This record gives sequence, structure tokens and C-alpha cells, in this order.
Amino acid sequence: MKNVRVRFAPSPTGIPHIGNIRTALFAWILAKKHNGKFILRIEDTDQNRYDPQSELAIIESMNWLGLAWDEGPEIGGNYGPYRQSERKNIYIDIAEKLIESGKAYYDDTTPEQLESLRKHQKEQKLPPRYDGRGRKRTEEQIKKSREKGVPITVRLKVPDFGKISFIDKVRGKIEIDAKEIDDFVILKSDNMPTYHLAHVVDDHLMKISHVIRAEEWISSTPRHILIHQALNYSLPEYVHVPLILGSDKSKLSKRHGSTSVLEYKKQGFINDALFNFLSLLGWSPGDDRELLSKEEIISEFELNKINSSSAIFDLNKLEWMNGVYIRGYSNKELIEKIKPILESENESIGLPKSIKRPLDESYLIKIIPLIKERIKTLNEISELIDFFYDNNIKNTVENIIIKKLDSSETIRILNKSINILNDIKSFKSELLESSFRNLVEIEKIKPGQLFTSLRFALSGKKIAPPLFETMEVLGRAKCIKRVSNAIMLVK
RNA sequence: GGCCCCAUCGUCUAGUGGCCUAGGACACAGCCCUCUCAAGGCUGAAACAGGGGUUCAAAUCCCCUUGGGGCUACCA
Repeated sequence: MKNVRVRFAPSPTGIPHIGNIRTALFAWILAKKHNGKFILRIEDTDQNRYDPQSELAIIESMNWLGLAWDEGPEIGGNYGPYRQSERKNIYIDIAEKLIESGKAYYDDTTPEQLESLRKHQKEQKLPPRYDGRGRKRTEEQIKKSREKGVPITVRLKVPDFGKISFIDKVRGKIEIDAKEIDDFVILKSDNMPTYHLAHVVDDHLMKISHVIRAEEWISSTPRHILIHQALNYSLPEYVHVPLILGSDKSKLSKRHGSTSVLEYKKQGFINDALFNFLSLLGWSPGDDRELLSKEEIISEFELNKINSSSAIFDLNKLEWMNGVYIRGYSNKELIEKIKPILESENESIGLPKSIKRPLDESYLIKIIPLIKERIKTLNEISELIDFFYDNNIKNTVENIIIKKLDSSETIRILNKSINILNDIKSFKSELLESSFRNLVEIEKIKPGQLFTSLRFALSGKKIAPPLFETMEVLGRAKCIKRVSNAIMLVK
């Protein structure tokens, strides 16, 4: 494939969700695969819905996932500007040319009139459709309306016969009767173009080779074909990627819970895992492989392997995959990802505020192997390891009492345990384990009985990392102190 | 309502006329391992929406039905 130029063209009207970003991801992958260009274009032609925050969110989302663009706002490029509001005059010129060539016309039908037209059609069970009344308006009439302050739009003249067809790369030929399409607005009364006009013009001017967008655009593609024809533009390749649905099978939206990419970041998901997971929603390499690096995805990616049916977002599988990625990182790599979270001031994901920052990496790196295979998201970590930092272990007598034994027996055995902790030559997990197993044998109890009690004594938790590795990391002094405290509690 | 798109286990998917007794993964269940929890290993349950064609042969091609989704704005 030659000169692949693809764009991601979000409109800054909200925080980009998984579906938008998955589309961007596919476009990015295609560009990378063919050494093409990936372009970011901001489609801010709707000034009513414009939300300045969302442009930032779009950029942050893309950066996080590693979807770097070659051309775009700020960084520029040879086909700028890349923000549609800054291209306003281009669209106005083109709309005027279309009018001059008789392919479009001014319309002074008011929104109220359109509203009542639609209402009328609905009552008569007709499909709501603009009736082309503006075609009959004279220059003079439009001029008068304009002077009176009536909003004027520009509409494209659409033939009411014939068929419009196009090839979609994932579905094949799609055809529709021209009479299904009315004379639609291409320039709004605020002189901003509609999406239809703006993106066709920009894609052409920016030499976009593949229009990669979501399936919801299929039904308006015939309009875009019409604009191409009116302007004598050659058609790009159309690639309509399947929608991502929520668990209720409707188009993913806010009511499906967290849908924004940044939300997943916040929840402790890893960018590479999300990238991998998203790439598999609506695409597969054609075999059983699921854990793929970016490089593998790029080299395996083919447009004709994109699915035509929509996919439901399965959080369970994302969590599993995130766990796989966590386990796959070296301790060093994991530290980089984990440290900022543990140091976070946010109590729900960070270590208690009482623990002083920055965290000592040489201590942290000893803890990480113990929890690596026990977490699915980064956010679960601090709860699992806080006792390594916080010496204030909370316990109940019931936790410490060795199962099936009474308190005096418990105290006696825990004292023996302290002796072991005290006397052991080297404070290594293997040696600790064999010594405590020896004690268990002498006392004729089950390993689990003693170990559970010790686990509570050291961590205050029922569920914790392996006991002897934990002891080794904590070190002799802390272990003795904590077991002593447990004995005190039982007394 | 009209138009368009889609249809394999609960979910993501493999499958492009014979390799299908339909494969993998997540989730689920059981077992093993085991100091808890995980991780790991093994096993299991689980799908071609229905009906017609075409063909020696259909999950795969065609048609209809059903179901789902999308669009139907001076929003994108």
C-alpha cells in the first residue's frame, strides 16, 4: 500500500471513550504498518457542544496509549491547520463554489419551519425528510431574508433518482437509493460547515487515503459520496469498523460505567494491556494468539481481518490480560509503574499518608515479586502491601489464637516462634520455612494452624503474600516485634 | 415507521465449501499443587438463531423469517 495517510478526527465534545480510541488505534496501526502518516484533526465545528477540556483528554488518552501523530494541531504539518474552526474560510469558499456551479443553494427555512415539516411528515407516517423547498427560493428572496436576520444555510442538491454505492473495506459493496437522501445542510447558519462537508474537504485536502471510522457512519456515507462527486474529488478507501457495545448491547456510552480511556488508567490498568485488548476487539490475527506486542499487532494487522459485527466490551478479560502484563514485567519495570501509585495522596490507591515519601526503591523491589502474581490492576497493590510499611498492625485475639488450641498453648508456641526468629542464623525464607515446619512437627499441629496465626501477627491480614518471604523482607526485628505484640494481645 | 449494517459457546474470537465429532481465550465448575490468596497444571460444561434452497458435500454460498444494532439534526 502506497502513501497511507490516515487520520483520527475526534470532535472535542466530551471525553473520548474506548470506542473512539479503538478506532484511532486501528488507524494508527495501519499507518505504522505501511510507513504512512497518522494525523490528528480536531473537528470543532459545533460551537454549542464544544468543550475545551475534552481536547486535552483526547491528547492525554492518545499519549498514554502511545498513539503518536505525525501531523496535528500544535505540531503542525504540511496540510494544516488541523483544527477545523481555523479552516472556516476554506469551507465557506467551497460552499460558495458549489452554489455558483448550481450544485448547492441557499436556504432560508427556519428551524421552526423544519420542525413543523417534520412533525407533519411524522403524522402522515412519512419519513421525516427535508422537502427541498429552498431550491425554489430566488436570490432576491434570500437577500431579503438575510436582511431580516433569518438564518441562512447552504444545502446540497441531491438527485432524487439513481443509486449511490460505495465499497466498504470490511463489508463490501453498500448501496442505497438516492431518493432516501434529502438536500442536507453543508454550511450552517453560523457559517460553520457540517461534519459532512468539513471532513470530505479536509480528507481531500489532507490527502487522506483511508477513512477509518465507526460503523455508525455507514448510513451517511452516501452523502459524503455525493459531496465528493459535486466537488470532483476522488474517493478514499472507506473502512467502517464495528461498534463497541456495552453489556446491554447498545452503543457504548456513559451509562455503561467507565468508558473513557483515562478512567481505565485511573483504575490501574496498564497502557500496553489496554492496547493489546482493544486491538482484539473487532480484529484478530487469524489464529489463537491473544497476547501480542505492539510490533506483532502492527505486522499482523490487515484490514480484511477486521470483523463486521460489533463487539461487547468484556471487563473480565481486560482484567485478566492486565494481570498477564503485570506478571510479565520485570521488578524494575513494575516499580516505575507502581511507585507513583503507592505514593499517591489518594487514600484509596496510595499507601497511608503517615508513610513517608518518596518510597525506598531497594525495599520496594523486594516486595514486588511477592505480589506480582496476585494483582490484576495496579490499584490493588497498596492494600496488599501496606503492612510492609505500616507497623501499626491491627488484630483481634481471635485471629491470633491458633486454630483448635487455646490461648495458653498459642502463647507458648508463639514464644517458641520468637525464639526461632531470634536464633536463626540467616534470616532467609528457606531456612525460616524449614525451621517453622520443624516446630509444627514437634508441636504435632498442622502447618496451616501456626502459619495462619503468624500471618495475622505479621500482616494483620487473612490474605497476604507468602509467609516466609514476607518474614525475610520484613526482617528479624520487625517480625519479632509483631509476634510479641500478638502475644501481648492474647494475654 | 423508513433506510442501512450485523448474526459461531455468557463474552472476545478461529473458521473463507470437504481438514468441524466446530478450535482457542476470558469467565464459570471440579480436581491437582499449596501456609492464606494468587499464579500454574489437568478436566468439564458451554455455540454455528430458524426455515428453505444451491452442491456429491454448507458454520462457510443464495433467499426468506427472526433477532440485535446503527442512522434518520443547522451533532459529530
